[in-house]
Amino acid sequence: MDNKFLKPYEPKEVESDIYSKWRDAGFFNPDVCITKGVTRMDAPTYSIVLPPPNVTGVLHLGHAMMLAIQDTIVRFQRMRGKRTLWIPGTDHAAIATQTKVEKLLQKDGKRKHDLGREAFLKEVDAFAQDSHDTIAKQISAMGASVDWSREAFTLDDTREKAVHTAFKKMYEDGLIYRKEKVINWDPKGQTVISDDEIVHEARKATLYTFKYAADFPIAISTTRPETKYGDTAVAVHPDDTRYAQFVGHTFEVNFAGEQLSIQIIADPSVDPEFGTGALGVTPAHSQTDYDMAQAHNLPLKQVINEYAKMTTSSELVNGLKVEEARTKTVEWLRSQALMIDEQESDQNVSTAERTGAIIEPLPKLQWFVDVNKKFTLKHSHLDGITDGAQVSLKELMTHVVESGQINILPERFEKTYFHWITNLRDWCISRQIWYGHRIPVWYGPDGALSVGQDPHDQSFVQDDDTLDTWFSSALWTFSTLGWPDATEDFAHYHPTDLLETGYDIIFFWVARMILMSTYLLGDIPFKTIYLHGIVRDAKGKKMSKSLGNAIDPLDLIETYGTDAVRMSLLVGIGPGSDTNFSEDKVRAYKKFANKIWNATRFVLEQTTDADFATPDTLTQQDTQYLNDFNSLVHEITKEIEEYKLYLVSEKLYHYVWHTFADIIIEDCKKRIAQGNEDEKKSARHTLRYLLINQLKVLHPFMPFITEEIWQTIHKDNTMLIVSAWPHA
RNA sequence: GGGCGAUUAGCUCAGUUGGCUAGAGCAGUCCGUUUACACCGGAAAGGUCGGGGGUUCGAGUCCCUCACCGCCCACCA
Repeated sequence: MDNKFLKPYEPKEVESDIYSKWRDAGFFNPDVCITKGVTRMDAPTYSIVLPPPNVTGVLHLGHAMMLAIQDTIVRFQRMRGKRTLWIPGTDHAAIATQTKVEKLLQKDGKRKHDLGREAFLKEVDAFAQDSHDTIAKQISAMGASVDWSREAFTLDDTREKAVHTAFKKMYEDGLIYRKEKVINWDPKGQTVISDDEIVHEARKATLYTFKYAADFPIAISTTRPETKYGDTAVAVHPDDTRYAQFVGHTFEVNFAGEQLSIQIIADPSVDPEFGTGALGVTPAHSQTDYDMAQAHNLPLKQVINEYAKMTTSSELVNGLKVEEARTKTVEWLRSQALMIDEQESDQNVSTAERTGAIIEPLPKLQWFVDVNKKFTLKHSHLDGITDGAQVSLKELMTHVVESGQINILPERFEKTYFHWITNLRDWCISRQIWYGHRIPVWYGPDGALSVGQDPHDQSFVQDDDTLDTWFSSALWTFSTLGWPDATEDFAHYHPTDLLETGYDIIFFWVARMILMSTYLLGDIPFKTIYLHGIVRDAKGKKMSKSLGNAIDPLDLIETYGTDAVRMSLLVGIGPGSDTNFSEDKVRAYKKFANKIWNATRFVLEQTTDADFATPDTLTQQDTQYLNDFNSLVHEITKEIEEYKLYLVSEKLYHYVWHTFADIIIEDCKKRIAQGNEDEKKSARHTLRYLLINQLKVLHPFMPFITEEIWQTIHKDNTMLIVSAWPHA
């Protein structure tokens, strides 16, 4: 027996060496596994992509959990003999990273616009590189057996090619279009954002009821009087007899110095019960009003600019911020005796997820992806959709989940997914920021356009905007495999088997991946979606740097070892459920590692390699032990395939500690001391056999300690990481 | 306004096709320097499984209802 077993297990002393051994042996790369004869060339494949962490800093416990889950599955599949590929990478996270760097520059008194686009982007690249290096270190520390030789970045050249190809195809199919529409403007971030980047906040607001002017016949209600300078109509319900006489008329009124031309229209979307039953229509500054204006051919009148300031001909409010303009307008209405009612009410305000700024709906020229337009899907690998079918993106996204080609775990998120698609509107993909994939459109003289490729012509100018960061990450399952080139990797590994990610990005990312994959490839991006929950602090609060309750996985690893950290993030945490994290749990699994260590010590003291071979006689008791173990293996094999790691990890813990150590070792101890020769042999075999096979089944969960023990026992340079999963 | 999740031991949580005396970690109690392990072993204690009703031979598990907490979605101005 090796003397190291005389001391408690010290993860720190072995982990980084073991990770290097695995990596240097090349076993993270399926090609090497084939070359070295540990995986058959014709073995079934198993592939997953790592959800690329944002290069905005460091990884948190949520990432650690994601890595633990994925690595456990990947190691299991590799041991089962599958041709297993796990591709790592990072995400440029356009807006998040840019904001972060801007803040850092601000500390040095520097500003984005003083630097200029190129110099600023250099700063961002440097930051992203640093961030990437830290992240790569953390991924390794977690023991993740990712194939580093295939590492990707959402903003590198290969991925840019994929983005350009995708954009071009969508443009040619009429699915990407440029149009002036009312969009969600973030006045703080100075960019448009998509519907999904909006967070609704409940606030108190006052609902004002008033008339524009004394000579105007209808009173309206609004929480935003300052937008009324942009009104071009008043809408009432078609059946509302109170206002029927006015419908179709246009009134010229002077509203606090602004000349308004208000047409009275009838629209069924107006609720006659709400307020006065009449709605002032502001097409330029409200999404709903814009839609109504489109339907009624109403003119657009912009009175608020990108800085959320008024641009009207009214002396009263021109140039003021919207909040100040509101106050002024309200005062004016009161003073003119036009105000009829003021009522406190609850209101949901749209704010920008990133900056927290209140969204200002504005008409702007932007790029969109049309989710409803039908197009011809030339080549379909999808069940129930034939080549050449006329479909929309929405239909594709719905179909693949509805038909069961993509399976979501936990199942309840399917409902959430369908609900989102039903309400989905065209996806605004342009952003007024610098960091990211620049829109691949070049404008030439006389309306000439080059889409998807640089014309290399001085008279052409590229679009200033960049793409929503999710546009490039939506291509991740195949852009990482070399698409649009017809690579071997793409042929072998797509569609991927599993997407494991947080439920909080089901819309941002998961749905968009399904959109892109079904459209561009006529295929699903993955077969199963496993959604994990959020790791909160011990009190159930969301971890964040600003709250000071964030835990760095590296600190935990330092104290308790990676295996313990992994187990603490696996045991008992089912898909889709949030977890409150406490260090006690990690401590418990550090003890567990030590228990394995000491059990090993005992077995090694009592047995030799030769005991592994089945002896002539096995006692009935030992046969029972071995049968029990084999049925456990059978059970957990099935459960891992069903992604029930939360159950399996607990069962293994329980078996090792309370069956193997508490019962079997104690029993064998007695028989080795007092039994006859056959009984001794039988007991030794049981111990040796169970030890070796426990190492195997524990390995995906606790890769370091099991590999360390394995290599101590096996002096022949074999590695547990590529040894065969036990047959059950 | 719509949808979803949670409510199990003092604390944090498992318990997925309804089935033996409901489990784990931590905390707490008692005993133990038995040759793998004090990062341990043994023993005991602790739960009307949120309330109420129903289905069933049998319910923590299924159905209805109520309560409280949390999350997501939503263009009632």
